[in-house]
Amino acid sequence: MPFNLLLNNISKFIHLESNEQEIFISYLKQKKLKRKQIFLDEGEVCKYSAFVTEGCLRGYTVDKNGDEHVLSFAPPDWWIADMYSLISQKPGILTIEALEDTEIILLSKADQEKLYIEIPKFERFFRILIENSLVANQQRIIDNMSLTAEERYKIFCKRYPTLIDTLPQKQIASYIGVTPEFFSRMRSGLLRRG
Amino acid sequence: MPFNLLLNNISKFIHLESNEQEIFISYLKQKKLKRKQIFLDEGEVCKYSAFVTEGCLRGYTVDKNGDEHVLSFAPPDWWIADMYSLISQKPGILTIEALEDTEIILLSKADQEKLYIEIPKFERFFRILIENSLVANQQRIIDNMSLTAEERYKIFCKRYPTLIDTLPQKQIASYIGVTPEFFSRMRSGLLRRG
DNA sequence: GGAAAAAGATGATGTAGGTTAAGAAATTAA
DNA sequence: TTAATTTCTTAACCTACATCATCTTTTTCC
Repeated sequence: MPFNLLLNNISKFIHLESNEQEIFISYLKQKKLKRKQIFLDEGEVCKYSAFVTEGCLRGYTVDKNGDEHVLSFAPPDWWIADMYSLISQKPGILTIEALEDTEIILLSKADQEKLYIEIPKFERFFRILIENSLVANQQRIIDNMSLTAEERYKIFCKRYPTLIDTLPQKQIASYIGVTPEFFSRMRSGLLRRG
Repeated sequence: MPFNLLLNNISKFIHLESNEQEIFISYLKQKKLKRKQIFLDEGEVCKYSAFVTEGCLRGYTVDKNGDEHVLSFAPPDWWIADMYSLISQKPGILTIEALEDTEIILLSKADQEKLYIEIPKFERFFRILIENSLVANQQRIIDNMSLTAEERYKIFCKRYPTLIDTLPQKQIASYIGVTPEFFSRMRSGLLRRG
């Protein structure tokens, strides 16, 4: 069952009767992405939330100098979308790209709205999901303001241990908010010392 | 009617029947805070969401050097809480303080949960509220990574025009993520040039 | 209304992290 | 399996912003 990971994830927050599960599943589509394939490009309107079942996506923006800044990674069991664009249905600023061959489950904005009405429990599920995301984002703002790059890196290692080994360093550097060059220096400094 | 501002705010997202309004109002408490009064202190468990009707609050953290970092301001018509602590009911890291004499409406975590069950529409209301907050916080992360302090200040001016005149410069500096000294210099530079 | 406290301005100097450049190592793709 | 591409490292130099210290102005509050 390809939807097991998602259903299991949901069951942590709400209980679905089997007919509700069926309705839900009827709204889902599967999609495979090749490494480097763009799932959503800057300037597009985001029409889907994506739930990753295999592989990994990254959401990033490009600034006026052409530098990329990673807003989020989405390994298996995570959702990703351009929230701004998804909500407003206006062109977004995020590019979402596969870092490796990746499999996702899609839920369209329109179907998500239907779901809220047909099975109000989903309103609760997504509220909780977004609450948790908000807390994580607020913590990241605080960390960015009050910690050094090295401290932020250590926190990243603790919080996302699985990503450390799989992601290219430059992606982590970009998420942390430093250049790959500085990130490299920082890491070799960390190795030499404690 | 002291709850008008809040009811009006809610009516932008969901429609409440008058009996539902009554139930909702029965859960609310009013509170007045004096300038500099602490509404929530670091290390406390956050038991209430606060909706500001008059004055202004700020939520901030204190880092290991004793420096403060403003996560959010709450002028009238805004909610504020330590979301992490409110959700987890664990000790929080935010201090929430009145920047001037302020009036707020309180909704306890427990009553909010009751509300979700008794009037499911509130699940929708708070979902939308939190979605918008998440988008704003994500944009702030991106801005912090990709813009200079000056650019962030200009965005702040556009986004919160009313706050510019009322807030002490050092509070805005702290929100922007710079020291008051640098903020002062930056501003005088902006005045001299365009 | 006036003393005390807080906020703001400004100068000199320090530093975390950026930039540029160039070579080495690892991955990819054919 | 190898050429091409991407990633990583290291070094020299640079800059946005921090720190510290002192002074002026504004606000607070009795």
